[in-house]
Amino acid sequence: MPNNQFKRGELYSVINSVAATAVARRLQKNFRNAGLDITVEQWSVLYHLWKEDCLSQQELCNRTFRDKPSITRLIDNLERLSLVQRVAKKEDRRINLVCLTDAGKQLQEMTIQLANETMNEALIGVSKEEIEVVKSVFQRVYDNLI
Amino acid sequence: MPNNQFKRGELYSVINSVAATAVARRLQKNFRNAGLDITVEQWSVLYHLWKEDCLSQQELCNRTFRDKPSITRLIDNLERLSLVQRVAKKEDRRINLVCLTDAGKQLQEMTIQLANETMNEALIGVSKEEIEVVKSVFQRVYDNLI
DNA sequence: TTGAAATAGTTGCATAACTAACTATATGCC
DNA sequence: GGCATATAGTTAGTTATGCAACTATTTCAA
Repeated sequence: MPNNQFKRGELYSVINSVAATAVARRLQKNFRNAGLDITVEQWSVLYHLWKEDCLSQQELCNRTFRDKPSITRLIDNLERLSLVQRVAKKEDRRINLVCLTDAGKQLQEMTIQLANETMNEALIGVSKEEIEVVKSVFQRVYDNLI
Repeated sequence: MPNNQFKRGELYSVINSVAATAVARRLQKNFRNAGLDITVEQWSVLYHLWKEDCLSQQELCNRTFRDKPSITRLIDNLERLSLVQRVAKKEDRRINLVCLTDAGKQLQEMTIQLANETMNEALIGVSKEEIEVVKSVFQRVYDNLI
């Protein structure tokens, strides 16, 4: 490979999820150690429902940046775990509203706590300013590719 | 959710692969448009073999940050595509050396070109300094969780 | 030298992702 | 009203990831 190739691109290997999957893996491990049988992906759906309950699947696609089949199956699994429930919308029967069950609501406090602890572990030695740079870069990268 | 919760943690949703998967998805699309039938994950393995051919599977695990089953299966698929070949190491028969075939070698130039174009698209409006911050933050995050 | 421990790799099972093709319901124009 | 089109969601098939349990080979120490 020519040496002048892929200079900026070494960011690819960085951006491409090494740190991200390390964070996800640690959070998953912390869930497991706490006896919680949910995946980080399921958690990320619940996270948006805790902010606003009874979203449509399409809205969950938008907010979690997932496609429709992915959300269908995540909701399937969350429903099997009795953490959410699909409710057909009266005014438009194409739409499923995804609503938290009591069990789903009860997970919020404990898992947010674990997520905070995980992020604190991950971000040791990282300043607020650096975090802002990362967020801003990622927003631009995302917008560039949308 | 208490409002003071998860303040730093909004980085979670950022770090958690939204920008990263957007990049990967675009690269995958660019491969497909160019008529290349490989996944970005397969490409990331080839990438390390182009730098240094005939690595052991364990070494590929280290360099790509994947676990052994993942590498086993990626190599299975790359072998099925006739892009690499497993060669038992003479001095230590536990070890498979993964070596590029001619077809595998020939993919290098074109795909690196596509990867560069993809990264240039992704990084429009992002400065060298910002890239360095992101890389440095991600390195620290990774080290914190290792 | 032989048997325990370490190392390299594989397999089985579950979850998740993407694409493409599909069903069902709603909208809107003629 | 009726049909084309758009929108919401599901299903099928392939690939990838994580974990746990497994086989094969090597190392090392009693």
